Amino acid sequence: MQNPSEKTPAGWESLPSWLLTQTAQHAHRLVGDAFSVVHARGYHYRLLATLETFGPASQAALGRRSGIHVSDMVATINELADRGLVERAPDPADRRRNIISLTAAGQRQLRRLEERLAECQDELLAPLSAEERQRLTELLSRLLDHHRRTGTPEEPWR
Amino acid sequence: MQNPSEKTPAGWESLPSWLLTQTAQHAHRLVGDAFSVVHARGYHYRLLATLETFGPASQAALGRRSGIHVSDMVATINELADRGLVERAPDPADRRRNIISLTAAGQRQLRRLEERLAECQDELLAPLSAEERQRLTELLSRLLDHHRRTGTPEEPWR
DNA sequence: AGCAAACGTTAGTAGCACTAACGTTTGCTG
DNA sequence: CAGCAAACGTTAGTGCTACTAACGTTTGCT
Repeated sequence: MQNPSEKTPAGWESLPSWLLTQTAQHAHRLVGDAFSVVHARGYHYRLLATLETFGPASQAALGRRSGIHVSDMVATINELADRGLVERAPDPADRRRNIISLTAAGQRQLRRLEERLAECQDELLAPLSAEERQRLTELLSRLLDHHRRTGTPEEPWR
Repeated sequence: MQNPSEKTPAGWESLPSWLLTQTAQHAHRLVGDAFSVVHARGYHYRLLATLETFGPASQAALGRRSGIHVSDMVATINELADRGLVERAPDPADRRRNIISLTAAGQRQLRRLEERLAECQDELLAPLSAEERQRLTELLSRLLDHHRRTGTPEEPWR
């Protein structure tokens, strides 16, 4: 947010939505900076982590599992495949599909990203005690859970 | 984030940075949707609120106070001025400057946005009790404060 | 007088999320 | 089994927030 040197004590300052989005902005910057030194961004990490967790899969399946939109998945895989971190092979059993799999280099990159990410958590939560961190995590989990449910009715009329 | 129907139980799910950015994403969507029905977005609200709080000012001053980047300020003011919510007049005392001021229509729009925003807070925090909301707000404030300090050293070497 | 700084503006980038449209391939159903 | 709907991958484009770079103008300090 550039340099709000004159501070910004308008009315919205204490609104939860403001606090949330601004703190998230800082978190996003921390993580983004950490990732960028190894030439990665959020989508790269998410895809690599999903691949390691679930194993090779089609682009559509990876999209569902990682929460990355199918159309963004194409570019993400392109970028990772160009650097040999991921492999894209046609599925012999279904010619519509590509099977994406993690390479050894991709796994090493994932390790690096995980390390960076762990450091970021600490930097992010620096001013909080262990109990406070725990509490914050719990509160945020509850919120996220709630909005995931209500936000995705999953065809509730059937 | 589209429809993560297959859920997304990979490793990152419990990381504070993830919880924070995802919850913020939901907050952002809530507010964005609410604002969009009156054809506004975040920057519009922030600028209107800043104008009401501090009164007429130059674009640069508004940028510092609202945290909106000067270059985005131009477009934001253009959009609001086109709809008569804000007025841009040259500063007779300093020909580099424009003086931006809130119109009556702009004030009415601000009222509308504030109402919508208040509703969003409730929707955002729905699953939390009053004490929990209070706690969350406090924790987030502490984080935000910390990162605002450390993120903007304000020429610490002088 | 001269120069650095502030100001407004334009143009462009990045990241994340999402829509729309298209052609191909499957696979269910009538 | 013919036909059609659905799934798949892809391309192109949009929106919002944030930021960088460059430019010409105007100030104001030295």
